[in-house]
Amino acid sequence: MVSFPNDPRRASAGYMTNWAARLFARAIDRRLAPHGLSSGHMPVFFALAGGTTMTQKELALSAAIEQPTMAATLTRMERDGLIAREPDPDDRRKSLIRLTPAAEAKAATVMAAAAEVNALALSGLQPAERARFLADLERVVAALDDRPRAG
Amino acid sequence: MVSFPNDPRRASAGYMTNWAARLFARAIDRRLAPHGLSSGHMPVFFALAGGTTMTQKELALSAAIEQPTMAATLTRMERDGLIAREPDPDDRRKSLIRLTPAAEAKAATVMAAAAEVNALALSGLQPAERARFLADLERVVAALDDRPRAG
DNA sequence: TCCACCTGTATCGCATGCTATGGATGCTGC
DNA sequence: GCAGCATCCATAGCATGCGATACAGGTGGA
Repeated sequence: MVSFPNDPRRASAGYMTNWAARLFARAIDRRLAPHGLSSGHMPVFFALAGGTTMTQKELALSAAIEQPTMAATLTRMERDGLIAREPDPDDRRKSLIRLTPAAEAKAATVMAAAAEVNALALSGLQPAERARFLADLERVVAALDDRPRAG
Repeated sequence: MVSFPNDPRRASAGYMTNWAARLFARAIDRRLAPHGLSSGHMPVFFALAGGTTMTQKELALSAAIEQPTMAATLTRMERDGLIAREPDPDDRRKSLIRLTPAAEAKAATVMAAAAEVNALALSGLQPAERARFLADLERVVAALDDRPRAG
């Protein structure tokens, strides 16, 4: 149920987007918490699942978050035995980050939770509308993102 | 510019919504920071501008956030001289919250920032597409929100 | 070589969001 | 009246996100 049918906030894309994002995160967290995982781990799993290694900067770029945010997430994931860092032999500033075997074993669970929540979220839209909605989100991101990113 | 044209994350509504929400918040924060305000203050301003008083619970419901989150936001806003709490004479559990005159004087700035960021975010969409996008966001919220709310 | 600059990471301080819990107050049924 | 329940708020503990800054290591030109 949506609250306050006449609320002017309903006409604000920023408010509705923020609300939707919090609901996404809660839905993900509820599914992943029993496995000791949370929504913030997801971009790391998507980037590294299958044995890929990346530097912290590459992970931050891939998740479109700032470097200190990714550093904190990786610190927690390392504490919880989900990732390991090894020094890059070619550049002592860098660490190469990979999922631990324990995390690799949970990767399918993470992917399934993402798919399930996405399907639930879009269940009120027809397939063509879903693609359109994603395309609209991309245009919104493009309009607000002032940082040029490599393709 | 959107990164990673072939990235499977681009097909995830949850990822794109989270990204868009962070970009919205950053855009708002950059405009409001010079005035000592931030994105978290916005739902309080929208609810109370014009002299309205509300309890903390009503504010949390109006913003669709949990009560402890609203409590923390109000603590900071009180610290910064933006709101004042007065005891409800009819129910000693409640406080009635209102904007201070200093905050009322900034309300127009908050509304202008919201309008400007919304306009920027939707600048890549035609007017009809904007309404459609907002309607889609409402359906996503309705699909994910498991808490019934009064209309 | 060495200095100046660039890059990658760590760290601080803070805001915003959540769940879980507890305490004070109000209400209802007996 | 009061015992039990409901409601409102405060607080603890944590995760996720930001900007600002410090510093180690790499790089390139004089």
